[in-house]
Amino acid sequence: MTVTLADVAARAGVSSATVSRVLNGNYPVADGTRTRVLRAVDELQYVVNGPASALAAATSDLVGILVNDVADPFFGIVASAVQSEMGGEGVTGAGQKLAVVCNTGGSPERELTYLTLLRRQRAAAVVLTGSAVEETAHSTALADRLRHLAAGGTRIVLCGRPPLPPRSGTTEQPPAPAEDGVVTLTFDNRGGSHRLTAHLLTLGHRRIGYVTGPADRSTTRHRLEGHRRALGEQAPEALAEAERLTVHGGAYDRSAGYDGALELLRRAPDLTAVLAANDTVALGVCAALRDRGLRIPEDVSVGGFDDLPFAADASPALTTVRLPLHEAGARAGRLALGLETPPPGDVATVRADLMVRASTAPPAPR
Amino acid sequence: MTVTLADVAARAGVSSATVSRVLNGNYPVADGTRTRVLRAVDELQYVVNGPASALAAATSDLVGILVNDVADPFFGIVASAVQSEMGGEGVTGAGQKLAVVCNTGGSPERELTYLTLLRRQRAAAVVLTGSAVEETAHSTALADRLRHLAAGGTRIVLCGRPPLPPRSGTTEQPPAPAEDGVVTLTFDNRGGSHRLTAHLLTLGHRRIGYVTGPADRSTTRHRLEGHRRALGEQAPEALAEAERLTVHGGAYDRSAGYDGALELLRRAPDLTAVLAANDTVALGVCAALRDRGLRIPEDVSVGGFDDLPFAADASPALTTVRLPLHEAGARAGRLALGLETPPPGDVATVRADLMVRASTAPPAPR
DNA sequence: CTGTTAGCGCATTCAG
DNA sequence: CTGAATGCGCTAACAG
Repeated sequence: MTVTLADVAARAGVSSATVSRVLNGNYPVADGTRTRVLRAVDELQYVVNGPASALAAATSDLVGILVNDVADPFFGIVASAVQSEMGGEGVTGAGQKLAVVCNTGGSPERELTYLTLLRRQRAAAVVLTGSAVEETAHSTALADRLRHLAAGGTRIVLCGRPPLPPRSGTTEQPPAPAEDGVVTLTFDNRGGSHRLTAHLLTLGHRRIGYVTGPADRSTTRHRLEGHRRALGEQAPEALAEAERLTVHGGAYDRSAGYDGALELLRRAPDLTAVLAANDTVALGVCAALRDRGLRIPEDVSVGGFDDLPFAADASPALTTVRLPLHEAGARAGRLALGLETPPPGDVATVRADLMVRASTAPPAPR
Repeated sequence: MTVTLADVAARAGVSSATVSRVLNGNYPVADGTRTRVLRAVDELQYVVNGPASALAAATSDLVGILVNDVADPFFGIVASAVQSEMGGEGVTGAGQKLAVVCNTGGSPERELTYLTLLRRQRAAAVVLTGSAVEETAHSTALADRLRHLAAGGTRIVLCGRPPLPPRSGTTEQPPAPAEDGVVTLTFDNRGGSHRLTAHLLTLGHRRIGYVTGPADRSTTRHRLEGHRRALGEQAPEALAEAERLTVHGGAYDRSAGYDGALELLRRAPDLTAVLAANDTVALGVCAALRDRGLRIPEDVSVGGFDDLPFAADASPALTTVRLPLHEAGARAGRLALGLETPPPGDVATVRADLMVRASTAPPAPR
């Protein structure tokens, strides 16, 4: 019914082993034979049986990309960048990886589930993107599972989240990096956030509201830490009331920003700036401010994070911190394919640059 | 090294067939045996070898979801809805499908490539979402490949695109539906667009600009057709200059709307309304109008399409046509799993409802 | 209800 | 450079 290697072999007048060799291209085959085989493949419309070859070779061409939210452009950009590196070899060719995105919805359970599903498929690699859930039980479970996968030959790349915690159970010196083949590309969230807050402080702002991302997420924590550190360094007096000026948004979405800004306004009607966990949240903040009759940046300055495409388009254009999402995703893809040598220590930090635009300005004179 | 079915069988003191049966749960097994096996599975941390089982069973648990643009929320919503239906059976269980999204970037070639990759994996199902590229060579190639897949046991669902063209080569009567097991959920783009334009005409608008989506896409064409039909029915005089008032946007993105609106204003400074191919484009239109000093809806009314979450949040809230994206995606998922019986004729049309909001109003009196 | 027996389609030794 | 033979890990008859 379905055409197999043997069919192609018969048609080309060679053995199936030879067909396999030309298809995988990792073995010398005479030119004449090769073309004959290729022609047969074409005429028969032969398509490799993935499972069979995965079984025999003990490795598949599946590459999983785990994202927290497919509907969020942040992940869309990273995912498509990862995929962009998987093109190779043309359609017929082997080596064609099937890059595939798995939507965890930010749920630790689904993250784990996908990981076993991918393990079951003997995935060639898996790339985990975006912030990690910081809950001890989950993170050790996750680390365990990832190390299992890595041990089974699956390449693991973390993109946009912190490195795995050191192996559980061992009481070694903490500075020893994982050393387990898991490569990490982590964003400089603390640094970027620090620079953004410093920018506001330099403009003269002292009462700066902050709407965080969801709790228990590494990114949420790091960005807040960077903010607080800048405050501590440049305006210790502002740090004192930082807690009161911080609202915990429940998600990285617009309504978190909208509601958060209203709450901030309630707590401190005299604030002169609001920083948000990311650009989407920032847009919600802007909407709330406008609904309250406040002008941006004349009355209140606003800052975001990520620099998604719409940030520059917003009105006013949003001051934010740029994360080179596409670049990082592409690099993660190459790392996943083993096309690029891992950074020393298997951890690299990706820069986060301040982008000053129209949504921030000096506070209005009182 | 890696633990296999046989290892589990040995440990549980049964045959490997029995282990297979409890794992797949589709065969009677004594309760005592079952628990013994399950315990062994657990102790050994056994994970099924997907490729091996796919090879033996001639079908895998992979479900592919093809989307035109992962970074676009339209697809994110549909994709996550499809995935939401794949939960089943708990983590250990078999039957767990690996739903996986493939980003074609709107490229016909990548679409075809993914299809062969999925065929190679013997995917259980594939769901193609969003508008189809309307180019004869490609659509027949696509239809061919899909029918191959279907013949090979892969379930095919089209969601948000028109049904496949009738089988090439046969000169049968056109009304005969495909009858090849490909199920289609098509959106009522023409009808929705018709209702939106009718709404504007009823308000009194006569000079209505239109910014289309990318050329060669089914969705682009259908929406434009609905618009023109409404014009023809209710305002034949307006239809006459419809061509001049139509700008072809190059993509479903914001800048297409921005540039398109500027071009429209150049051609017809006196237009009173602008319709866009979708909400994202509409937002670009709004930005351009505002930059030109025009108020919405006092000076110009604006309408979108899709009703993505941000449409209701925009200011002013966008009048648009609501597509039940989540509902349609979930249904596509169930259809892909064979959990729901296909509609008669294997084609169902999904409704598109007009959502009147603040961005449309009667034209200003002259 | 459970064990035995064959392959599934391909990648690899190992010989030629 | 090429062919023949073996087995990857599992499922599906087929017996018991």
